[in-house]
Amino acid sequence: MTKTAGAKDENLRQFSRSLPMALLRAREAVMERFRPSLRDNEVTDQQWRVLRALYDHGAMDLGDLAEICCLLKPSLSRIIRDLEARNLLLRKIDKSDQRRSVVSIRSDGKTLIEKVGPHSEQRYREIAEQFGAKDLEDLYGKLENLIETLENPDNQPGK
Amino acid sequence: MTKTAGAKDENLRQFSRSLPMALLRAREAVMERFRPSLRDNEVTDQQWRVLRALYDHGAMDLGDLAEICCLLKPSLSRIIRDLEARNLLLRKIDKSDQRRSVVSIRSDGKTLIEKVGPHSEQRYREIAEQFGAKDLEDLYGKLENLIETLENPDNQPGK
DNA sequence: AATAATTATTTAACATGTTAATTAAATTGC
DNA sequence: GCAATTTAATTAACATGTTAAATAATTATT
Repeated sequence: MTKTAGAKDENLRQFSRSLPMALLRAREAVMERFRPSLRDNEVTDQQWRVLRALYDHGAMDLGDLAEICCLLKPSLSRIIRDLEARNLLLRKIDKSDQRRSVVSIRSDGKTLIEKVGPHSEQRYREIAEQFGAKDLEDLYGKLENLIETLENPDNQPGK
Repeated sequence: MTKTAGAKDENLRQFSRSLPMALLRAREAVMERFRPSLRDNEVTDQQWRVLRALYDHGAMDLGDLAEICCLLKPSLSRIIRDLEARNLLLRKIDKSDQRRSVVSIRSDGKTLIEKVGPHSEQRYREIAEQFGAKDLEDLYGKLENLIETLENPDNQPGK
């Protein structure tokens, strides 16, 4: 044995009770309820996020879109190329700054959102019903708090 | 406009306050604290999960390992191939069932875990301190409840 | 025992995650 | 006004996510 039983148990607790793993599993469990209707409509999770963000927030440049969708820019680049080829969105060069691209959702994209959206909302209501609407709101709030705490540089140790 | 302002606001709430997004952002925020020491030691998140699981739980077959690590089998296949080539783990064919591979951590793998592990535990303690140890435990418990609720087929609507 | 059905894993193909390097446009400093 | 720096986005290269198909070994059927 390389360590005492006590120390190993503690590590095991760390892994089995790992926060990143719990967040990953929770997300996977939730997404399992949403993915089928996305797949039925030939969109990936990420493509859906992009279209949904543009539908809700309107046209924006790729930097903002990446931030809102929680995607890295190289991933977004490929996704935009694909969605543009499928006529689901429109990309234009910003005339006042020719480095920037501004994208907006097209009518086919809107149609897709309006087709899939109600299914997703229904799945969400089912989750709220099973888990408890109040518990779900509470969980959501705690996640927001955690994100806020961790993203705020003032809370970063050693800074 | 394709819909009324009221309906659009409701959708916006759905996207901005999306549970999958909150889970994703929370996980990213947490992982940002752990990744640097993993990268410094040339392991990805997933490779770390695999080595950590084998270190804590001992040898097991690929199916169980995939389940524990929350990895799909095709991903795990590639990861095992890579880690084996780096001499971090050992793979053996199960003699009583030659379809199965059983993998176990090797001494180089253990060394890696024992080198990186303490850094991760320190980051975890910092998160607990900043967010509140009690709040963190509470959040963890709620995530477990959500996973349990969603993964239990009896709670699945329409089944 | 031979065939069919099942199970564990891998391969294939394509989408995304991730980091570093690159390109091109805008901004800053001098 | 031009060289150096910064910024927005893409490309490149490799790891992983995801689904479907293929392989190969085991189990079930008859």
